[in-house]
This record gives sequence, structure tokens and C-alpha cells, in this order.
Amino acid sequence: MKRKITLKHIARELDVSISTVSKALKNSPEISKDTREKVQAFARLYNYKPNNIAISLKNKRTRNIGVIIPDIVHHFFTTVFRGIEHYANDRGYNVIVCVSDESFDKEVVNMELLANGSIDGFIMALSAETQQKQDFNHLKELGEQGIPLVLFDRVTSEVACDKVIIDDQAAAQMATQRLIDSGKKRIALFTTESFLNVSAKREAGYRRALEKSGLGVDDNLIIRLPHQFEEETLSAAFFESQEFDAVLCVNEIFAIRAMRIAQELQRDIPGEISFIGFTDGLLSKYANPGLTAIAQHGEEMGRVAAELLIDRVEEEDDLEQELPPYRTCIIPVSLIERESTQLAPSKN
Amino acid sequence: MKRKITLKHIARELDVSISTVSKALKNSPEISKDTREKVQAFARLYNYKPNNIAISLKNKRTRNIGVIIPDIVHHFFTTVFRGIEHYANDRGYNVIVCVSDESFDKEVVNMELLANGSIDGFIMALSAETQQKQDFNHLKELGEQGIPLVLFDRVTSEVACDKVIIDDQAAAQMATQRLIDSGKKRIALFTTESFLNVSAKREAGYRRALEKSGLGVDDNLIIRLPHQFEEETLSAAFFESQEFDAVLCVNEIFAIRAMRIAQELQRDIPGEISFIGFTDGLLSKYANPGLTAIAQHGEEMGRVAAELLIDRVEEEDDLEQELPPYRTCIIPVSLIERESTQLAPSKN
DNA sequence: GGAGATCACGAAAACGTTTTCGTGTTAATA
DNA sequence: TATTAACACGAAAACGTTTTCGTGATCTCC
Repeated sequence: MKRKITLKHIARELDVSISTVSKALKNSPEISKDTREKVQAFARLYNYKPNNIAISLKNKRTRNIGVIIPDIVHHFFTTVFRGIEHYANDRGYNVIVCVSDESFDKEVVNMELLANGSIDGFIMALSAETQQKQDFNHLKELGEQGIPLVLFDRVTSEVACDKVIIDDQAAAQMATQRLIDSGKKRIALFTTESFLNVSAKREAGYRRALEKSGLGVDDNLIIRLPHQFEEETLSAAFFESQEFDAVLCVNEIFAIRAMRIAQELQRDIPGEISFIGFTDGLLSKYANPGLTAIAQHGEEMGRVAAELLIDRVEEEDDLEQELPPYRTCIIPVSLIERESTQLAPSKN
Repeated sequence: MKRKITLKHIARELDVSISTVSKALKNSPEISKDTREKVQAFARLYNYKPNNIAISLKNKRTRNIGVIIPDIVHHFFTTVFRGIEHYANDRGYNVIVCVSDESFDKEVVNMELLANGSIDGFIMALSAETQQKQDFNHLKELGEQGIPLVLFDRVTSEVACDKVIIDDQAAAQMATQRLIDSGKKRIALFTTESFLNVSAKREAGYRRALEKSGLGVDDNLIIRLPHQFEEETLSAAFFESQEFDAVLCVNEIFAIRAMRIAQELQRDIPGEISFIGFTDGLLSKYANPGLTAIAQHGEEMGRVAAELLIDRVEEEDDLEQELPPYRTCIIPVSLIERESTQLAPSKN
């Protein structure tokens, strides 16, 4: 087992000083051509690679970024993650992931662990519990410590930092409007408890579209399902007690389950009932019939988030160059039409 | 912006030495009760947290583990990842993820980057390209450098290390046998190019079941689809040119697509054709009809992989305690029955 | 009251780099 | 030939810890 070789070994072997080796490897003009070549040849021969940890300690920069997400087995988050990872890698950064499991405590613990030198900045989406508690002290502290933070998707106006979101309200309004345009009159909304920021905004957009079009909102058509979805919660009963001709769902699972119940009740899709779901994931694509979905372009979101973060991390190196103000990027959504709807062509 | 406080700051402030502070914080009996309490109070007040990087440099242990997977937007891999992450966190480790995108080069580059001090060991599944090239030098080098490695799912016998797999052959054989037991006589196999280790093994299991039961293998019933699945590849033509009454698919997507074609051709599922797919993911669960699937228990796989790795990492600390031999853990699969089959009760 | 033990603490090396600031040698210049 | 400049390199500090070892001061015991 050949141990890793260090500058010190090379120096001793070649009978020069550590500083000379270090400079020679960086091609410093301070070192003679002869010595440089000798050192570089030796280094290559023994496959010398500098120790990342030592460099991090010296530079106070790790080239690691911390990503904290509520769940990893979740199509949207993994999509964002892929965007982050690709962009970060291209700029020479590695990604450390922690999963909060929607728990406030795990979020705090994980962040504190990483904040002590392991990373140069954070990218995260708030856990459900954090949004419920509205406790953001751990995030505010980052600011005081000078650790950059980018929030995506699940954000809060309580903390000042860069953000990347979609315009949930506009997206929901657009989708609802498209259903209205296609002739639907009674549109239901399947959503979650409203402490989730995104759900609240989507509901607002849904309401707005109905009001603007003069159809008005019937609160009986809005049903709120628990965040941790249980199969029985969404039952056929609702389909039989209420009349509606379209459904907007704040996520894929709700939509898929709802479609299945409709099929069991022999309702025609999209004729009798149309369905649109948020988040264009695997389920939407492979459902039968295919589910019309609002694509959030997670990969693009991740790319932008990583770019904002790394830019800020690297700007901080230039001491006292004043930092740009915090930005909020809005990633445009798009509506992917499939068989669960029969929409008129878009006006745009 | 209050900068992070260090041992040196505390020492200066309290007019003691750095060593005293360090020991006091660790409750060393060498330090008087008075001094300990004074130091600890001060540290708490200023929220002192030791710098991870400095500790890593000192201990030559980072408490990070590197995970390299071919794709993150992939249900099975994220499931494994969740198992790794949870277990690692419980033991005080963080996880750095890199995605190889099924590319040999990215796999090598990412590993080299992390191997220079950033991590204590690797957990990985081979990229498709690596399996195709059969080039494992980057993995063998890890061994020489004394960096522990655990391979899962996509493994190779070429490198000596701990491994976690499912018994793909036995699983495929079991599933095929169950189809036979339920009265099916002509069972098709939808698989990928065979350079993927797992596909090859699953095919072997399929063949074995058919041969043992005396049905024999009809090579016309085996179709090989490209790994990067294109919609058109799997067409109705096959359904019309061949007669078969069941299909075993090496992944979910193939199965879902196949079911859909069968439905379009008005074939009754499971009456006329039954379907079983490998990997029990979201699609299997939410398909209509639900897809009977072979569950690989990714989370358990991840847990075991992380345990093997961390055990080995920590054993290496005890110098010259001889290391245990490499182990291969086989995670049992289970068959999740849904509506795409009508199986007789299992014999076990 | 002196020998040895115990106590409480500090100095310094070490981990592997980078970087600043010498310094001795050689070459160019007046 | 004396002065300076350029050159090529080394010593040492620094990043923030941990840990070994040394050392004064106090205490115990005969």
C-alpha cells in the first residue's frame, strides 16, 4: 500500500526545499527551468496530487457547496440537484448533500455541521416543518457568519439572500385559465395544507383565474389533502358528491390518484373531466392517459441557483469589492400538454 | 459580520494557552475545574465550533464519504442514496455525491478529485461505459492508496472490495417461475444490451426457469432495447408478430411502455398478457393497472453499503489490527404483486 | 525540611499546503 | 574593481486543530 506522496517527500528526495517544490509545480518563474522540470517529472512519476484538505485550510475555501433538500427520493428535487451538480462540477466544485426529511431539527443540525468549514455556501429548499414553524434563525445566522445562501422553490421572505423560484401563482392561474378557455366551468383544486408556501400561491392563482373569468370560486371544489399522502384520503366519495369537469392538482401524485378514481367511476378523460398536475415528472409522462403537466424545469433552476451561489462565493474573495444586492430569479414554467386535457391552442 | 471564533481567540481573551483551551473543551482532567468551566462558558457564549477542515487535516479523517452514481434522477439510485445518507448521518458522516452520467471519464475525474483527501471512502455503482470498457484501473488504485471502496448493484468481479448486490439471477428466475406457475407458457423478456451486468444475470435467471420447467427458451421472445430508451423502439409490431402471454422486463419503464401498447391493442391485462417489472418504483405503484414488480429494497442496500464502508474506514484506524476479508452482501428481493399479474400463491 | 509525587498548565511539533521575505551566488554595469 | 541587479532558492509563518512532553508550583510523607 503506497501512501500518498506529499511536497515534503518530493523535497527530501530531490534535496530541495518544500517551497521550491511548491513553486516549481506551479511553474513559478522564480524557479530555474532545470529545477522545475526535475520536480515536475518526479511529481508525475509518483503521481503527486495536492491534498485538498490542506489547501482548504490554507485558502479558507473548500470548493464544496452544501445542498440541503427535504427529500431525495423526489423527482423534482433530484432534477434540481442534477442542475446544481452539473454546473458546480463544471466550475470545479463538489456537492455535499444532506436530507432534512422535512424536519426542522435535522435541517438545523445538518447545517451547523456543514457550516463549520466544510462548505463555502448553501443551496437549499426549506423543510415543511421549518415553513410551519416560521423559525429561520439558523438561516439568518449564516448571513452573520458571511456564508452565502441560495434558497430555491421553498423560500421565505424572512431571510435576505439570493432566491430561485417559479412564479407559482402565475403558473396556476395560467393553467386554470387554459382549462377555462377549453370550456370547463367547474374546476376543482386538489391541494395540500396551506402552510406550504407553494401551495398557498398556487391556490391564489387558481382563485384569481376563476374570479377574473367571472366563474367565481366554489370552496366546495377545493380539497386539502395531508402532505404525507395516504391512499384512502382521496376517495371516490368526493367525485360522487360534487360536480366538476376539471381538476388542477398541486402535485403529480394527487393527479394520478385522482385520474385513477375517475377511471374506476367510468368517467371519460378528458371529455367529462380534464386533469392538470404540477410538476412534470415520470408519472405524468408515463401515466395512461398522459397527464398534462406544468413543468418547473428543475434542472434549469438548479443551474441558476448554483451560478448565483458560486458567483457570490467567489466575489467574496475580492475583499471589499462591494457585493451586488440579493437577487430573485424566476424560472418560467411551461405547460406540457398530454391526453388528460383537450386544450384550445394557447393565445400566446 | 462576526467571523468564526477559534481556539486562538479564546486563548488570547482568557489569557491561557491554546492547548489549555483545547483540553478544557474536551473536559480533560488535566485542566482544573475552574479553568474548564471558565473556558466552556466563554466558548458557549461565543458559540465556538471547531473547524472541521483543521480537524480533518490533523486526524487524516474527514468523516465524509464519497458516493458516485450513474444518475441521480433515477428512483432506484435515490433510494439507495437515502439509505446511505441516513446511516452515514447517524454515524456522524457526511455524504459527497458525484454523478458519472454513465460516463467513464466523468467517473474517473470525479474519483480522483475526491480521492485527494476529501473523503474517507467510496460507495459507488459502475457507470454503463465503465462496464462496457471493462477498465477498472481507477478502482484498483484506490486499493493501493488504502482508500476503502464499496460497490453496489453494478459491480465487477475484477476489483477486490466489499460489495452489496441483489441476486439478479435468482430474482429473475423466481419471477419467471411464478409466471409459469400461474399457467403462462410463452413468456417474453424485454431487456437491454447485455454488457450491463445486471441485465445479463437477469436473462440467465429467465432462461434457467424456462429450461427447468421444460418450456424451453424461444429466442424470438427476447428483445433487447437500447439502454437510452427511445419511445419508438418498442413498437406494436412485436406484439403482432409474436405470440406470448407474459412479459418480464428488466426495468420499470420498459414494462410501463409495454403495458400501454398492450392496452392500445385491446389485450386484456393480466388475462391475455401478464407483466412483471424489475425495480419497484413510483411508476409500478401508480400505473394503471398496477405493475407487479420485483422490489430491490434500495434503501436497505444503501444502509448495508454504508455500514460496510464505515466499519472498514474505522477499522483502519487501529493500525495493524488485521482487516477482515472482503464481503459480498446479498440483499433479498421481494415480489410485490399488483394487478398486472394473477399469480398463484407462492410456494414458500 | 527535603525527596518525590501530583497538579495545572504551556511550548512546540505535527497535519500539507501557500506565500512572503530574506539571502547567497552569479552576472551585468560603471 | 566595486556596486548593483537579477537570479535561484530556502526559512518560516500561517491556516486551526490535537497531542506529547516538559516544567514550575504545590502537596504529601517520613
